[in-house]
Amino acid sequence: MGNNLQRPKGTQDILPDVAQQWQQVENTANSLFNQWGYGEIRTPNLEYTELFLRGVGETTDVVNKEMYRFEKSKRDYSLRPEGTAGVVRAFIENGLHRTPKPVRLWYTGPMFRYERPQAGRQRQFHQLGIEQFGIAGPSADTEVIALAWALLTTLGLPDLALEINDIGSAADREAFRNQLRNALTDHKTALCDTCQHRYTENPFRMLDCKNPSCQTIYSGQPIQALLAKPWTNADSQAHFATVTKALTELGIPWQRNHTLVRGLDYYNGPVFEITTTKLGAQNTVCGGGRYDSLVETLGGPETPGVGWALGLERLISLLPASAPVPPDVWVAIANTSLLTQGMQAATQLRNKGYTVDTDLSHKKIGKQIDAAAKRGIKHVVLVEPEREITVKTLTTSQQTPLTDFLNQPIAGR
RNA sequence: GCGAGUGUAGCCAAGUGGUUAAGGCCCCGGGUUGUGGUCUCGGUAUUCGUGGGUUCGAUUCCCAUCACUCGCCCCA
Repeated sequence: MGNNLQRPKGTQDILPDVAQQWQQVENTANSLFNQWGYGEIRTPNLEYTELFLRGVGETTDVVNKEMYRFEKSKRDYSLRPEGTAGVVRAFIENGLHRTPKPVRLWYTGPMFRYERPQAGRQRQFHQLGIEQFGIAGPSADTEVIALAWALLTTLGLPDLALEINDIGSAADREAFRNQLRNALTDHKTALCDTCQHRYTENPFRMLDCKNPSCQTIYSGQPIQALLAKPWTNADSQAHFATVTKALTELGIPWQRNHTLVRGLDYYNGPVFEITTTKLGAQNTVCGGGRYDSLVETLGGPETPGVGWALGLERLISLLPASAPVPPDVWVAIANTSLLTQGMQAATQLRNKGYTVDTDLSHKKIGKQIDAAAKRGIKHVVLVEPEREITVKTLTTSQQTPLTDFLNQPIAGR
């Protein structure tokens, strides 16, 4: 196998049995979005790099070290690492901000991030997401979260938990980051290497460090006292309270996670993740939040927005494996000269609504029936020389002329 | 970028410092079953991820390398 061609690291071939699960998810999502008034938008996999620098944030890991970025004819391109920035760009570029509010959009497609693959993470992965523009009030957050919950529960996913947090404004966050740093100044040298790094780069992330000695520091008085009192502005708090109240009224269970922050710069106000215990280290199925300044950042008019994205690979890995569905009918054709008759029979059956596979082996009829029986197929059409075309039902051993079979009502499968 | 584990056919796998590398599934071909999931015969690895070393001899020992998996970071 040494020099055979191989798919690039972190990419996946999706074979028919798994593709079936993808279709199930896509179909469910498609009809649910339609019912909720969300229209599909398809944007390029390729964008000018500047979009992500401005949209997602130059200092974020996603943009900083994970983008597939290259130059062609002096233009700087990147494969999209996430979906929101492109949708917002399209929203502005196509003048959707001039259509009635709210503007409700959904998308799906591959995203690309140059990372070390592990369970639940690949370099080309697929997201399904929604974005809703134009409503500043908490109704927008509520609807968007409710839709995520509706989709995941409709798909029958087990052991879901909705975690939600209020991250306020950029100024709120900066102030709180400094409070955290101040509270930890004395302990800084006692922290693990990662947390020392987080201390400067991203203090929020220190709080869910897995290192026990770090945790004892964080669970101590000063930090807990800091977390206990709200640190976001009054408007954001009120907004958050309204959203969570509505979720409770809608029967959607949620829990506050004070350490939940998001790695993309554009979020403000309520942010949330839906996690599951069945996924390994990468346990977030769906994540999102509000981004009130992103449209403006990308050159559009001031327009609030809320959205989320879910990882399809992660979601699909939670679904039970689906057994391949055999066709209703198998057409056994004795030899090549009967091919067209066999195909015509297949067409008639398909027009009637049956799913039909045609055996092209031209082996002995017995072998062909054998093949059908092994596959769990119910009806076999026998196309043989100098005989009427008949349908043999394997469960009952009955044989019926094809013409009669076609007149029968289509049987349950 | 860092850490750990694994690497024998499409899949699951046994194996040993020494003539032709078990077995099962799948797949392919033949026979049998009156036109059926049975049974039966046969076929599918010049080779044990790749390269080098030790050795009279290596799939088995050593080194390197590559690939995959899991974890850290970060995220969906």
